[in-house]
Amino acid sequence: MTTIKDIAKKANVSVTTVSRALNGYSDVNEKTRQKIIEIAKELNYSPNTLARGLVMKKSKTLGMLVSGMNRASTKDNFTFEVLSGVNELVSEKDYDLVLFSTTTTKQREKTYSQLCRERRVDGAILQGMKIDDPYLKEVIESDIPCVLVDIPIESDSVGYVTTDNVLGAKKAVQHLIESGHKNIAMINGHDQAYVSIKRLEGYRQALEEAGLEYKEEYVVNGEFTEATAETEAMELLQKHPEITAIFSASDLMALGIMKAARTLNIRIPEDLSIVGYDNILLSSYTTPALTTIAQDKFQLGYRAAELLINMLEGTVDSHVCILKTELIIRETTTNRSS
Amino acid sequence: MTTIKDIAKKANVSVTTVSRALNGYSDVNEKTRQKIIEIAKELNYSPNTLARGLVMKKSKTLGMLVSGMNRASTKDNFTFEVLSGVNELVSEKDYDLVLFSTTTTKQREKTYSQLCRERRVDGAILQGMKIDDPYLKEVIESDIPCVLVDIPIESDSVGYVTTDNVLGAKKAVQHLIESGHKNIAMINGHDQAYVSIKRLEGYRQALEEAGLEYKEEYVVNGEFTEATAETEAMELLQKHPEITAIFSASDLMALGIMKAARTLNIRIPEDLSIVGYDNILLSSYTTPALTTIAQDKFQLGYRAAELLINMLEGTVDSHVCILKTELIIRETTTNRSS
DNA sequence: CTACAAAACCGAAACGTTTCGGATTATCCG
DNA sequence: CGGATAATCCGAAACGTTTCGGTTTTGTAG
Repeated sequence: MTTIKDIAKKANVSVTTVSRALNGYSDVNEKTRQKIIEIAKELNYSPNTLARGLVMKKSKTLGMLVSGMNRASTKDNFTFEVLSGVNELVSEKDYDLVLFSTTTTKQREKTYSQLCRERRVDGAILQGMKIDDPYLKEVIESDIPCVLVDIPIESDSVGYVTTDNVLGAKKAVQHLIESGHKNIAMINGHDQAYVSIKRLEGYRQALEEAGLEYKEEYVVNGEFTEATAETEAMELLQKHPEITAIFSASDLMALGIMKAARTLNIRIPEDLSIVGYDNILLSSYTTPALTTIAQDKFQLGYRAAELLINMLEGTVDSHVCILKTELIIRETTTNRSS
Repeated sequence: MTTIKDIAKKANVSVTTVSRALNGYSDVNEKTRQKIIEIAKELNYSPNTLARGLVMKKSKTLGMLVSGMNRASTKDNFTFEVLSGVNELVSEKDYDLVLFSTTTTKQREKTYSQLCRERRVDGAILQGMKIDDPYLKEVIESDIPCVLVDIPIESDSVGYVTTDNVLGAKKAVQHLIESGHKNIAMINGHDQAYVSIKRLEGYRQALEEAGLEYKEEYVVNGEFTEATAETEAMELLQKHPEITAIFSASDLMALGIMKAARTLNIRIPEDLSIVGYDNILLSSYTTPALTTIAQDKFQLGYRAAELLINMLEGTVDSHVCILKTELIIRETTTNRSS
């Protein structure tokens, strides 16, 4: 493996000069620079980022910390789309990306900052964290720059990107209300998710503004999984046959609701309207196709990376980035009033 | 950031001793070792992997090189599932994973080995490469250990994992034949994909063994995309109305075929049977649900990582890993003879 | 108490860069 | 031509670790 020294020897200059030549400093003669570049190419040189990182105390590497990326999580490729977005910007900016995935068991072994410091990442992006995640406290305490996806914490060293969950949920429920529904239930995720809290808020706002009563028994948690949502929906629909519409805090759970409806012989959308959240790939392929609130997951990742790099390079105005959502009307909702 | 030196000073020993104590060498007194560990914890020490990697010439890092991971590729989460598998083993073995994504434009800028050497990865996993990919040549020439997903190249430093594509395709077509079909078309990927070549082989074998004639005009390329497959299927079905079954080299393309059939008013499976390949998530959610050849993508990644690490650590028997496939019968095929 | 082996420890070099401060050479101006 | 300025170049230290070879300390047998 050829080093800067080899080049120096062959070019009859000092390593200093080689370094400065290769890094585009101005105090090296253009002619020698060319010679050095020539030799570097000839010797098939590539710099050792470890050595560089060691002395510069920067690695040009971002860490992406995802929670619960396993065989099961592949169903909604939320994580993957975010990752794609991150990856996109990271390669544009010529950074590298190292992937940490954490499980609850692993969390005990190594702390967040240990992970980051060991690997010498310049900053980190955290995705899929729960509100009560032990890592989260560390993030705030540690001074490693990081940006959170869908968790609104802000400080000198931490920023976040998210979508407008309140408004998104509101739009979903308003769509239902405008279609003539009065008894609208909600299947939420769980209380440890920031987005769940916000989407519930949007749900309540929409009801309130329409003069509809908020009923606690109409809201249940589906744990963001298809299976739990199915059983919860089953129970809900049996207990409250007056319900004609459900707002689901995720598309995946909406699939569960559709399954429940099918076994209960409830027709969609004639008897029951559903609007989901996320616009995952699957949602346009189900029959009927799912009406949903779309959020641009790729963009979420892209922006997160952008924000982080801006923070690292000091060119930053705000530590926050809020993305828009969009109502996509498909076949699980119809206009009741018509 | 606390270093080994700080610990040494506080413990009144040399850095050598600290290093050896922390790394579990036997020539340090158990009592001093405990004291050192104590102090390390107290000082919140974590080792600098850059420095370590520099002297050890090993980074305990694997590179994952994926081709064409962008906004569009998120549709079949093949890549993601493989990545999940890789990630799983990588964290089990306490390695790290850095993600390189390459686009055709990027390929010119930095060569494969540059990428790997710069980042000092110990080895690499390549996924999504085409047969004529410029990286591929480099892989063989360079001596960086790597394993390829779905490309059968083997040498001292390179291995591969794949599924039995010939057999898989054969099973698909045999299923069609057993259901009474005689005129079976195939929509393949493209000629730069190893899997396409193999799946075509399986298709031909099945036909031959059943005494059916292989007709060149029954086989077209769908470029592994839904859209192309749709237009190709459209043309194929119009030109050859006698076709009653299509074997698609990927599920994604099968979706395109289903779309084409729909617009042509061809009923599935009554008029046309389809069997796909991959068993992507979507395939069980379409109506009718897609019969397909399942391959375990997660396992593909897991095994790839396992193989690579074994190669790196010298505990390896073979450089090859071939996984099984499984026919999953759903609703796009029926028994014609019954 | 001596001699010697074993146990415990340590100094310094090495890994491949960057960079500070200074040194050398060339250029220019009056 | 003297001196100053600019243009080039360089030596050596530093980053945080591992490890080779050796030294000191301790323990033990005779």
